[in-house]
Amino acid sequence: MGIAERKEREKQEMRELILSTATALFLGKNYDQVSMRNIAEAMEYSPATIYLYFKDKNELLYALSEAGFRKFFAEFQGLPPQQNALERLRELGRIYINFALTNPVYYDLMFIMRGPMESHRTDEEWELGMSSHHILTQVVAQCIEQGYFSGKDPDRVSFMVWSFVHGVVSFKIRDRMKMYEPEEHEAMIHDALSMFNEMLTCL
Amino acid sequence: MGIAERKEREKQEMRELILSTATALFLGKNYDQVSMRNIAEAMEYSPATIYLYFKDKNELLYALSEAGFRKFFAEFQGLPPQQNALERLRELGRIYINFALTNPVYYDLMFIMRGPMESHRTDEEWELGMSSHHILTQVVAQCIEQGYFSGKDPDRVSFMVWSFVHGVVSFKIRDRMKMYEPEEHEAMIHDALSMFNEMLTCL
DNA sequence: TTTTTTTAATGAACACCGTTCAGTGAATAA
DNA sequence: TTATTCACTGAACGGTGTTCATTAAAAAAA
Repeated sequence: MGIAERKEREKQEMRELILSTATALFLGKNYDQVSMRNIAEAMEYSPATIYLYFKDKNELLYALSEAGFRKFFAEFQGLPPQQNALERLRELGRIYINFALTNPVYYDLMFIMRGPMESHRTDEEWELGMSSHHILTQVVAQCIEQGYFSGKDPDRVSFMVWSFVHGVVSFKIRDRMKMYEPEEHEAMIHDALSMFNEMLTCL
Repeated sequence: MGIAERKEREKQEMRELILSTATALFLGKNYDQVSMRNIAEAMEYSPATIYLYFKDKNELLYALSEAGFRKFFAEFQGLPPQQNALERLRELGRIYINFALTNPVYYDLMFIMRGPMESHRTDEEWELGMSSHHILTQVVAQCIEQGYFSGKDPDRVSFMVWSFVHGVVSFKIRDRMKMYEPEEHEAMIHDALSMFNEMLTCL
C-alpha cells in the first residue's frame, strides 16, 4: 500500500512549499511584515491551509530557524581538518560569515530576531546550537593547547570571537552600513575579518 | 500672553509622556508586541490622542530613536581627553557598551531593529549618527598617527572595532547568551572587551 | 457677561492581522 | 455502489494601526 507513503511525501512537500515561500517573502522584511495571508496568497492556497501543517506562525518560524541551525551545524562540522588550530579558528570565522551572508533569513531568525524564538526553542534547535558552539570552543581550546591565547579561558575567548563575527554580519543584515558605499561592503567585511585574524595572533 | 507658552509646554510634556510610556512598555519586547492601544491605555488616554502628537507609530519610534542618538552622541562627545590615543579608543569602547547596556530600548531602535527605521531616518538622526561615527574614526586616525595600526585605513579599522562592540551588546540585548549563567554575563562582556583591547595593541 | 471660535480628546469605523471551525468536495476504503 | 476519511476553504472573532466626525472645554471676541 503505497498510498500512505505518497500522502506522507505530499505532506512533507507541502511543508517545504510553505517554508520556502515564507523564506522568500522574509528577505529583508520583518517577520510581522510578512503575514500568513501573504504567504498563503503567494502559494495560491487559503490561509487556513497553513494551519494544517503548522500550529501557528511561531511554529512556522521555529521550523525555519531549525532548518537554519541544521544547515549551520552541517557547515560548521564540515570544517576541513588542519594542523594549525589558529588557522582552523580563522576558517570557522570565514564559514560563519559566509553562512550569515548567504542565508540572511536563517541568520536573522537564529541570532537576531526576537519574539517567537525567545522562550522555548526546540530541543533539536538548542542541541544543534550548543553543538556548533562546542565546535568553536573546542577549536579555541586546541589553540590554547598549541600555545596561543595562553592563560585565557576557552569559553571567554570563544565568546569574544563569536561576538566579533556576529557584529560584522548583523550590521550588514540589519542594514546599518549605509554610510559606506554598497559596493564596498563586501571588502569592508573581508578586511575586518582579516584584521581580526591578524590581531588573534598576539592574544 | 503666557497661554501660548503654557500650551506649548503642555504639548511637549504630552509628547514626553507618550515617549516615556512607550519606552517602558518596549523593554524586552518587540516593537509590534507593543500596540498603540497598549500605550494609550497605560497613559489613560484614547488611542486616537497619540495621533495628535505623532503622525503614526513609525514617527513615534523615530522620535525615540532620535532621543537615543542625542544621548549617545552626548556620551560619545564627553570622551575624557587623554594623551594616549589607543587608551581613548578603549574608553570609547567602554562608553559604547555602557550606553547599550543601560539603554537597551534605545540601542535596539538605533542599531538592531528593522522596519520603520530603515528607509528615511531623520536628518538630525543621521547627523548625530555620522558625528558619533566621525569621533570614532578620528580617534582611530589619532592612533595611527601615534604609530598604532600602521598601514591600516582608519575607516576599515573603526568598522572592525565597531563591529566587535556591536556584536557583544547585541548578543546580550537580543538574549542570545542563554547558554551562559546570567550572573556571568557582565563578567563575560567585560572580559571580551579586555581581550579585544589587549589584541588591539598588536594590530 | 455672553457669544463665538479654537482646540484637545474621543468613540466609532475601516482594513488588515492571526487564528478557529463548521462545512464541502474529492480521494480512499468498504 | 456506498461509506468514510481527509485536505481544503469561507466566514467569523478579537486584536492591530489609523482616520474622522463629533463633543466638550478652553480661549477669544463681543
